[in-house]
Amino acid sequence: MIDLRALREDPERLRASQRARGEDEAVVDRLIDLDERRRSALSRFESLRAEQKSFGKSVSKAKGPEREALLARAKELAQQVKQAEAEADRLEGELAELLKTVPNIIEDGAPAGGEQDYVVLEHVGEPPSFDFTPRDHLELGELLGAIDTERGAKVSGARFYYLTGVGTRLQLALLNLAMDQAIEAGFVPMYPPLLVKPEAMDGTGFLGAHAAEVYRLPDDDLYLVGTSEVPLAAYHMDEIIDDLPRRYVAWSSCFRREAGSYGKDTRGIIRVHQFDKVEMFSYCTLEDSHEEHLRLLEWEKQMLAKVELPYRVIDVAAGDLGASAARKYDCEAWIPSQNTYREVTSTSNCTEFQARRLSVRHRDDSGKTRPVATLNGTLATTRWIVAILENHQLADGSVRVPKALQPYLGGQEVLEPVR
RNA sequence: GGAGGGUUGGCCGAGCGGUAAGGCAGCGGCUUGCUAAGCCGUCGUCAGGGACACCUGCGUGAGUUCGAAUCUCACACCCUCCGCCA
Repeated sequence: MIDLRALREDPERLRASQRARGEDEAVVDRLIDLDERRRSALSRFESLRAEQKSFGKSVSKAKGPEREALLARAKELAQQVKQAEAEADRLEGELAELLKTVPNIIEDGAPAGGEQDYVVLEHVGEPPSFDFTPRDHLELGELLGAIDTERGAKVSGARFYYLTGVGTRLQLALLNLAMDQAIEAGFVPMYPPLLVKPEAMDGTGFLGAHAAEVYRLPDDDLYLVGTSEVPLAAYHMDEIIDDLPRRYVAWSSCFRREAGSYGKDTRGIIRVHQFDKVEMFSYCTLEDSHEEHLRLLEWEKQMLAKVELPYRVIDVAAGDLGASAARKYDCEAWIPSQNTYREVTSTSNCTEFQARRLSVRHRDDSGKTRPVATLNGTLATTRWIVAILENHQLADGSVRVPKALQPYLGGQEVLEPVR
């Protein structure tokens, strides 16, 4: 949710942001108009209400015929108050609804445009060159006895899979490595709830354009989280935090319906309904948020270095940010079988957008409460297995284990085919 | 699934139909001194609106009433107990 007061002072800022996102600029004028009408309706109601209250006091003191006269006037007032309140409530509701559709204002410097308009910030590492035809991750996974998508489909349907044997161990190794890195950096480790109430899901900004992506349990009015960003952002809902920054790292499963992605990435475990992820989450001041964002990106790069993957960093374009983010950097690892880079991490600065919706605040130097800034970033996911298997494969279908992962795999240096 | 209790300012908490006690914290001042304590004080404190004087807001929504934190109904959430289940 954006700040209405700030909007009143500088509507041009939101206009520019909407333009860069390729979204409707006219909402700015509609917001301002609604806001003005709401405030005048509220004033009208409040002055009537004040009059009614003081009238009530004189009624309580009056006696006899004087009281009767006052009562008659008070009844009239009561009618007017009721009407004025209804009008103010109506406009308030209308404004709130419109406000919910407005995405965060982008950070200065975020590239304008849509999905294709990202800017590549850097390349790290070299894509491997093979003197044999590289296998894709599913073929490797099957050779190693690491991935079973056939039985995943049998039991749960398309886009489900089993990690088996060394695949399971590899995931545990990867996610533990990520947890350990974050804990060492001072993050508080968390295991969050994965079913959340509507206000948590909505407050995080996932029930807008992305509502179709979210699994919902109608009998219980709960949502399955698509990322632990949701329970981590809602963790301090309705609180005032005074010791900023706060950094949390959570390990969780993530559930996504992948509606509208029919036919995309149907092979293997690139795009699945359920996967595991280690996610960093920071609460800090708005002023610190830009620096914190770069720190999160740095931690992501550290992890990618540990698993020895070649990747590039992109500055995601405004139109592809999602509602909550003001700026987003993705790290994309090289995927040999696809001859392209695919997203393996994503870090967003949501500035005050989520905190305002969730009512997470801190006290500034003057003692006033202000929304905090929230940021998130990926440290590892199931999808990383794809990149690790493919980039570190050898001619015979075995896979070299990156040094940093070896201690987590009982010292194994190479994963060998089981058939 | 059933029964009961609860929801009041940053925190605790009174209020039971007529302007929302009190305490803690906070802030300002003073005193004594020191891993801080005591005293005094007052207006402010959280949110929204505003002519910056004030006003509105007691979980949410309806109702009763001239007037609702207070009475009625519905809903949400939290807690306890019982039942069922892992």
